[in-house]
Amino acid sequence: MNLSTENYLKSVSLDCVIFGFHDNQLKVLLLKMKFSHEWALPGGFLCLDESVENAAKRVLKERTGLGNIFLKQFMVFSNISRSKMNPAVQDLVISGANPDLEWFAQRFISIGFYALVDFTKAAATPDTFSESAEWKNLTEIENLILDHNLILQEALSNLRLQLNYQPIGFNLLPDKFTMPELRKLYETILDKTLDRRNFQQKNVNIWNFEQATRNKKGRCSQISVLL
Amino acid sequence: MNLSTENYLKSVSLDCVIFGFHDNQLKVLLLKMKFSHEWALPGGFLCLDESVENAAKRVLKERTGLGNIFLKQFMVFSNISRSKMNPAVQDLVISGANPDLEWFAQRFISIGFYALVDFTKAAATPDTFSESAEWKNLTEIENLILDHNLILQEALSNLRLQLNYQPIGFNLLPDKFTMPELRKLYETILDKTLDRRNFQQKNVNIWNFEQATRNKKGRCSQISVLL
DNA sequence: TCAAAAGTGTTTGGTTTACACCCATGA
DNA sequence: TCATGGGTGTAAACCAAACACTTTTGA
Repeated sequence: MNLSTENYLKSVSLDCVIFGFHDNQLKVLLLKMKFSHEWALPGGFLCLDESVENAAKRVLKERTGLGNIFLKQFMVFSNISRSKMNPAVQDLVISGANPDLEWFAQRFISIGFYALVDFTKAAATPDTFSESAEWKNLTEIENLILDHNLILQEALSNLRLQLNYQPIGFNLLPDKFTMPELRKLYETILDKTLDRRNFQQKNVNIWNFEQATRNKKGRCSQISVLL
Repeated sequence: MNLSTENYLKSVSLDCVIFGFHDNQLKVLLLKMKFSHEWALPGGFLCLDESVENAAKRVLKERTGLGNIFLKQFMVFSNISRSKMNPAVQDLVISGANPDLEWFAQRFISIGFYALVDFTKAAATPDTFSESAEWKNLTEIENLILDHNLILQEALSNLRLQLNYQPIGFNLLPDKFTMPELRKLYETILDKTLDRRNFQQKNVNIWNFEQATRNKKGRCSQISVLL
């Protein structure tokens, strides 16, 4: 990734809120920046011959190793003040010590995506500008760089809406999962308890489940989704 | 609007699908381009110190004279091939005869908006690059420039979805309107007939109506919306 | 005065919610 | 064996859809 030359489209970036689920917690993949040691959402820029969707897939592949996953463009962030940097980083930019920072100091609008990935398969990988990549519990995320807290918040509320309309929650689980696991996932994201029986009925009707294992009485306990 | 200097953010544009309603027809405001005499959606670029939402409001104000209207960002269009011009226009670009065309010949991603306006109040006004601005019946729109047919199609399907969730249809009507007018509007956009009584009941419940006139038997015929 | 459209309320069917009991599993 | 959590069905409430008759308006 060489920013100093003209490899990328000007003024446009994208940020990905990558959601995962583990230990009954909704998690988000974050990067710790080299320069400022602040946390940030994984993001990237558009190659000159690349669509936003492809750029997002590329970012996702690079940060998690995963392809073919649920990804949704949900909003464009373009406030004038969104690029306001932490003053310490701003000083670094002015000093001219790091040429990459000049690129970052430009004004960008950012296209927000969110992704739902299988936590157990994702290999969190930092990019050129970050020293580490970690899954953080949603509830424990504090200050992110720029307007990334806003992006996260919007992604979450968009996800919550979608979850009511479309059966997408399973994207956060392994190929095989149990109903209680799926329900726990929904309860965690929507932050409310759901009736066990109603949830089961509704989802058995809407989705195509393959019943993977059955207990002695022929009841299905572990399921996987047929797409 | 001076394109040759650096007044606008690079690589980013926006396009507005401006919907109106008249004579029981859903209409879209289109511009006829000076160079190619092709039809296009009204659009624009982002000033260096302007958010996308503001730019869209500015475009809307300039093309219709209206402010404070329903406007929604619905999708980003960034396909590599989207900027492919009509060959005749492409030749004009190469000839270098018009400096503006060089700006247009760059690659842009475009942020799609749609707006719902009161047809009777909107004054269709062409921009610097168009020779006329006209309301066209949705059903009679043929080839538009670039990917504008796609943008229109996506705007429409997004509008149809929204219409089922949120009471936004009245934005296309004058301040006062009758229930049959509102229903006709919904029937036109959704392209299906709706039951008169169910429609009435549902909407009286959801919306805050001010009953403007009443007939002899005290029945309300003309209504307006309280916001 | 006649025809076309607008106004209103009720019944039905389907979907969503609430809820209780039995069985399986593991400590 | 006991406690915790998983599995299932049914009744009530709510919302959506279907439907007929009377009144108004304008030709």
